[in-house]
Amino acid sequence: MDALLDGMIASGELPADINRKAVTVEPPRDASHGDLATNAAMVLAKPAGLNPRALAEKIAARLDALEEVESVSIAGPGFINMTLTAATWAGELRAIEQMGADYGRSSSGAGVTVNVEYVSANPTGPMHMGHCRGAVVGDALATLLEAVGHKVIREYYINDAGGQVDVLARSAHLRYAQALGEDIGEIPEGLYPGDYLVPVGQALAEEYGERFVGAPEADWLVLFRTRAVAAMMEMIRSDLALLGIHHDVFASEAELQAAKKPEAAEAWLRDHDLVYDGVLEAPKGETPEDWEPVELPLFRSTKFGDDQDRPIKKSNGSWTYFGADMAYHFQKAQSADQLIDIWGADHAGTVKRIQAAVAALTEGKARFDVKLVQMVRLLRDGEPVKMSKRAGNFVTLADVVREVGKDVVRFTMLTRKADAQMDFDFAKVVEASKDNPVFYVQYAHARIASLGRKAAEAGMALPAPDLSRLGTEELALVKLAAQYPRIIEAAAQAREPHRIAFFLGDLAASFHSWWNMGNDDAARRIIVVNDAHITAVRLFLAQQIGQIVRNGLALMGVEALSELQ
RNA sequence: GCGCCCAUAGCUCAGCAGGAUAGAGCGUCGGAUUCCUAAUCCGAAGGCCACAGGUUCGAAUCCUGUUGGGCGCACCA
Repeated sequence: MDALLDGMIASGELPADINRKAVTVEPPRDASHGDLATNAAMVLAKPAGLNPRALAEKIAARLDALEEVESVSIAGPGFINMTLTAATWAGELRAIEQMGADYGRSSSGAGVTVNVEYVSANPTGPMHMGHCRGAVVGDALATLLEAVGHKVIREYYINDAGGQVDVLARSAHLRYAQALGEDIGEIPEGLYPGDYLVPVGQALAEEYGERFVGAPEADWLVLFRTRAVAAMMEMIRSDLALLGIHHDVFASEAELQAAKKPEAAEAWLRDHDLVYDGVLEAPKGETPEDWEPVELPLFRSTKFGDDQDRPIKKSNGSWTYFGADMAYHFQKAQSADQLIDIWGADHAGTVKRIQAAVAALTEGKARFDVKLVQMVRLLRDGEPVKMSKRAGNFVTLADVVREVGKDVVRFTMLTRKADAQMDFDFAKVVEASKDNPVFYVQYAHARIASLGRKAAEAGMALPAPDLSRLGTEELALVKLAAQYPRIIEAAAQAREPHRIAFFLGDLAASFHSWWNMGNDDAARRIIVVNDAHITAVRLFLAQQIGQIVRNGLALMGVEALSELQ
């Protein structure tokens, strides 16, 4: 299309300064209009000084001359519809076979490194279902970006410097005392009650004996914190591994602070008058009683669209979460061209300030997106499951994955766009019933795999497939399958991995439909025992569909099954 | 009070940077199993795309406002 427009500019039919971005070429919603449609005539009519229909005629004439194009028609206000030759589609089908697992991959993102930070759960306990969606979405997005040629860094930020890890250390100290025979009774309010700290306490007891019993906190806090965090991260890594998730980089907030990164960022910002000492206004709405005006170092996030300047240090001189996070993002931007954070929707309120900080520190150079993943409401027997980390009654990720399998969890989490809320009906997922769309897609793949086995059993000698024998229904399936690369490209562009799941659902539906034609009419089956030629063609098509299903599932981190029990 | 996200069939959701008659699954109703896996398929019913304006050849999609729901709102993490 680009070449065609070039030709028209060269011949003076179009002015040179046209806006090409508005020109689209895509399959029309209604297949009866043709294989491809373009709005070029309507978009370009004004600058060309022609009415859309007249321009459409000129473009259509040129399109018609192309070898791949079977026929062209003009419709409505100036749509140009094209039908491609069967040979063109057959060629696309062969391309799927030749490229195999690479079909759909591209290099459009080559040379651009993207850092995807996801999960980053606080190291204070095992992963629970609340973390699950962000983990899956982040991981699938990372894989998707790799598929279009980006270099991707998968990163996890360990929040090991705040008050919550001190609480963790105290909780571990209690378990340590318990391991040495002390009766600790009820876990006090404000400490983590989970059993997962018991082994941590035991290990510390074995190593240090009674040395820290009744000792002042200053003697053991750092040690216990370090050990407990390490143990929690170990646990989190193994939970993530159950989902097939592995990060390249684990960045520690404590190390970042030890390396004085926040100080460096502050100095730079002060030089540029983006940090100043000031007093925050009282919070809007109900003012807490203990609120007092205090002078703090503030970042001018209002300059970048935030509604309030944000403190980077607390009144006790330590860094706020934001202060450290700002430095952390600056660090990430050193080794990547683009940054993506996957956050839970409960952090939505802090998006603007961090975007402001990144814009300031990178002087607007780094593309930075925060993808908010909405809450997942867990249902059991139709009732919402209440979870609280404090109370220790959360549903762990590991439990769910062990029960229903990683593939079901991963696929299910990708069947909704990330910024829409989602109900996760626990009972249905545990049942692994037909309500899980993953089975629908898997079933299609299993059927395709069984075709290969059946053909082999029948002992048919299959000739090389003659693709000119593809029928109308088969060609329709080829056309749908051929959209796969476009879907991947668009999904990567929009950073929406769920589109893959929907496409696979469509593809599986078309395949099942095609398959079932054989139920009404034996001559329409894929394997026709007395016709090796038609069997060869249909089997070839089925296998390429299977290839695409495998490719799509691979991007989602889901294994394609060859058999269902 | 303020900010962010959302609003599409009875229910759960798609709708690909504005395109032609708005789609799917579930549910409801009616069909298809001596047959390559019926865990599937075919058909029917079901819509003021929350509401009101605007932008243009053209809006579910973009802009403004309203209503309704979710999340958040000190130096927490």
